[in-house]
Amino acid sequence: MGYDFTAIESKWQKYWDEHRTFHAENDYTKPKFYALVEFPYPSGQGLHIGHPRPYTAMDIVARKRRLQGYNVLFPMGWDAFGLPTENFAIKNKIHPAIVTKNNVERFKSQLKSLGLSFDWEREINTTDPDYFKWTQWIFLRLFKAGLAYKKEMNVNWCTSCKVVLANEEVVNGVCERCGGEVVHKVKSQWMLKITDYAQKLLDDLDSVDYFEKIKTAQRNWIGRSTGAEVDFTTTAGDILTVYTTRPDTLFGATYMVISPEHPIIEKWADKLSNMDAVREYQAAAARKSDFDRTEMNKEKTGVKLEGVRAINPVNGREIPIFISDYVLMTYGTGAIMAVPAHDTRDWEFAKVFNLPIIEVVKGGEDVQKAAFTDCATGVMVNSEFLDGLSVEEAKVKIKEWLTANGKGREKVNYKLRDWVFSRQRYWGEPIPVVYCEKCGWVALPESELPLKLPDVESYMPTDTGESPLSTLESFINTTCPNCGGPAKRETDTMPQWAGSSWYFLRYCDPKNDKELASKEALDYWMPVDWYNGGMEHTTLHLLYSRFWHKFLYDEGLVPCKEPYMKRTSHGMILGKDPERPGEFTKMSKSKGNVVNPDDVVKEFGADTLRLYEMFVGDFEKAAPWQENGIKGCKRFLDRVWALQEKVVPGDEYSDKLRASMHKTIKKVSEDIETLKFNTAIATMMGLLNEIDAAGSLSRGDFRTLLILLNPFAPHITEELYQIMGYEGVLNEQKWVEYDEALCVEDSVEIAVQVNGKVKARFNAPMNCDKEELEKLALDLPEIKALTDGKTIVKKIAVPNKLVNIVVK
RNA sequence: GCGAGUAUGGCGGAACUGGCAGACGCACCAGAUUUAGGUUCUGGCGGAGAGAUCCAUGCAGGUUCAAUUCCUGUUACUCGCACCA
Repeated sequence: MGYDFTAIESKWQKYWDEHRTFHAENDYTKPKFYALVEFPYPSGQGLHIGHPRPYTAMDIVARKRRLQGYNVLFPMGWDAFGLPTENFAIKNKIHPAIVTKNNVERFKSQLKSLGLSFDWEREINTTDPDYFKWTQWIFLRLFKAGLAYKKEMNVNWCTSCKVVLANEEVVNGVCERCGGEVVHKVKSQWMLKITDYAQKLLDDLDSVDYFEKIKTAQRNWIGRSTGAEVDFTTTAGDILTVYTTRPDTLFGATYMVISPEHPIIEKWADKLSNMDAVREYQAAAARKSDFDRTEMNKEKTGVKLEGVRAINPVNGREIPIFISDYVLMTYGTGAIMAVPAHDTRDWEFAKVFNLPIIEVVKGGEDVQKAAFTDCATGVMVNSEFLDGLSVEEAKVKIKEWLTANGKGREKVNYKLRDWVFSRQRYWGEPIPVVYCEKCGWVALPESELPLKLPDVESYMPTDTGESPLSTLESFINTTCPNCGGPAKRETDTMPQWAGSSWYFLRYCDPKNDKELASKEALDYWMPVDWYNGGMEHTTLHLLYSRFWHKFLYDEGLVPCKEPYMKRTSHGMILGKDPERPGEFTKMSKSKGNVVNPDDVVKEFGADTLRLYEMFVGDFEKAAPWQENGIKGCKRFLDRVWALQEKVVPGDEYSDKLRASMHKTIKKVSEDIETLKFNTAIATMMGLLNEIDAAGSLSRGDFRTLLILLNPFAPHITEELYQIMGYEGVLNEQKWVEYDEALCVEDSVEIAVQVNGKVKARFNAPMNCDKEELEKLALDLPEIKALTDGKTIVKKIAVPNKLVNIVVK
């Protein structure tokens, strides 16, 4: 048995193409639904078996919504700038644009072979000048709003990619992409002020429907904390301000620590008697890569500044100042007050340098043995006017005192830092600004957009850390749009995240050459109703795109504050671990455990692949790819195909199957909405088992099964629909409804427990009342035998479920 | 270290607001069809026991007539963040 899936699938794919079946019309009178999946990076390896999982999931939602009468936008495109393409181009001496074009073609044909209902007329590509014109245009809006600025700063530098990385791109001290060593370099970089939006990015999470774990990750990344800034005067006369979340412990501050990069050190250079040792420590800290810094987490190091001391504003006591690399210049003020009794890091440092540890919060163990950091239970001591207060009370009181005495102020801080926005690479959007000696950085006029990439001899990045564009005189030298004098172009390009930070807007109106998208289109389609993507993009793409969107909202360019109403995520598909038999691991080319979707489509068909990707397990969790599991899904479709022989006349549901039909409609309808595709499929498999047991099904039964299965397996269901001679085509039908009242059977089996153990069963009418159930249960001979001569302590009846009799 | 999450047969996984643990699929076993392999169909399939029964949802307790589900403690693993003051 089996069916000719190859012929059927190509037939319907052709049909859908020719009939523009999935084209989203700009018919603004219909209810809309915008379903979005992350557009892929078209790598040279082609589609990975993991790609179809989220795509099929949202395809199911999109197809269901169409059957429910929505005007559905389900688009696809290419996030095509990026390093692998550039590296491939360098190695093979082919222009990256050509590499991209070839990869896109391959990806597109692979996606098409899966029967995904994308609107290909809205396809976009971030490397297309007609697209990145608007990426550049948004950058200029940011620039004009003061949110893009250039700054000399300490950046993460990947020694292997030879490129600057954003903080988000450094994972465990190494490059996220290549695993290469990351070191610090001082470079002049374009920065985007995402920190201006920190509070909004945090607050508006309350207004969207994201998985809670996604919200938590974003909140942690933004890292808001409330505390106080405290001004310490110094014996040098300058004021040194610290940030602390524990101002209540101010009386316990026994020393201060400032970051090795803190600018005040230079100011004090002639006052410090040990400046040589200080400089040596600074140099050592600068040499350390992020990896070294995380590795040497154990032993605290530092140097005491000899010659300048700080004065604790609360008691006038003089305390020493140290520099140490455990204090970061990029957070707070780059300086801390150290309270070793109540902070683990300060405690460790104090032990190394033998500094005094003064207890100011009572309630823990001996602070000489370990820091007591619990805020909830402690009581203030050794703190004069704070004594006897709880930590929370003391925080309030000390802040009042600081404010009243001009020694400090309440302060909110965020871990989020500004976004490093330049890359020294060829294959990215050129940053459309020029530098003029007279005018400084000047934006290109809109009429000069898009600023295209020039052709170059070599795409090789340079060891000096300059972009490949920097060697191209004809590109660099230009005139200032402001004064007409000579000017030089920026040669850095944008990071890959730029193009994906607004692509969902372009889908609304992808061919517009006047605006990034028309107001009407944005008003109608935005926000995205449901966006599914990987967990790995939670702190990168998701945060960046929310930031851009909020900026565009403030500029009056988009109609909503948040781009995505709902965000869900999927688990990875794992392959067999070649080193540990029976275990599963991430698929990778080097491990040789990669499964190619083309092979699966060829052997089993797209419908089977789609079904298996959805059946493999909990959508949110990682799932192992098991060849045998696919066979089960193929078998199921073969059996559905064979049903056509068992259909008997009748448009109504057959009596035997009526309740099951209604139950299945309910379950499948609900499960699609909650991403429980595996149980939706299991329910349909169960229905099929019932149909086979019944021996036949009516035309009405079959039609409903085909509609329910259509979003999962669109080709075979469409073909069967046609073979059976139903009216029209399946994708133009209505989603089926169920009747709650008809989901129930006439009678139900009741379990009878004695002392919580099942001892008997009987059939009772549906919704039989409690008294009746208890009576029926007690009349059963098995139960009589067990209860005879014993005292019945309690009887519990749960309608339609069970009866429990407690005896002694 | 902090935060989030997970733990159920040989495997992937089901189980609503506490109510018959193991749906559905895979693998496996037996039988039928087939010249044979494959396919297909029928039945079985958590463990122990001849059996009535007993034991089973990481582990140890608790609440309850009843716990995979709730509570306390604990272990292992996964993911995220990581000297953020």
